[in-house]
Amino acid sequence: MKKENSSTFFEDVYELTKLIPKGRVSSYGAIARALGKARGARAVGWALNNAALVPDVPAHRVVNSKGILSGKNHFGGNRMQELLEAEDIAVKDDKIVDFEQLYWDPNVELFK
DNA sequence: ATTATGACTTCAC
DNA sequence: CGTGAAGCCATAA
Repeated sequence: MKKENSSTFFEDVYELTKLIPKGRVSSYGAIARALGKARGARAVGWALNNAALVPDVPAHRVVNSKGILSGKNHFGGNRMQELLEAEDIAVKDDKIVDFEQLYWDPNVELFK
């Protein structure tokens, strides 16, 4: 009935990524942890790889633990940076400025 | 079922 | 603090 794709994992990642407020960013590990796969940061990146094909998923708000636009290359050049700057997010040297300040932890915000 | 790859994370030196 | 290596999850071949 609701299998849609073969994995709900992608849906979970989509939902969580969509929940990221504008002007905020998150990390793969945080999302993976929120999904119960604390060590599935790579799996999240894989899911976001599909998410990149979905306009409803702001994957540009998701970066690695260092706040670096790891997937910038997958966005097609500086597209990811432009999207972040469009959200009032400062990007310098392919990494988020004040990442700690803009960091949005789903586990904290959703579990608080 | 096994091997290889990938938008990662963490530990060790 | 910087670099290197290992680990873990999911997908594709």
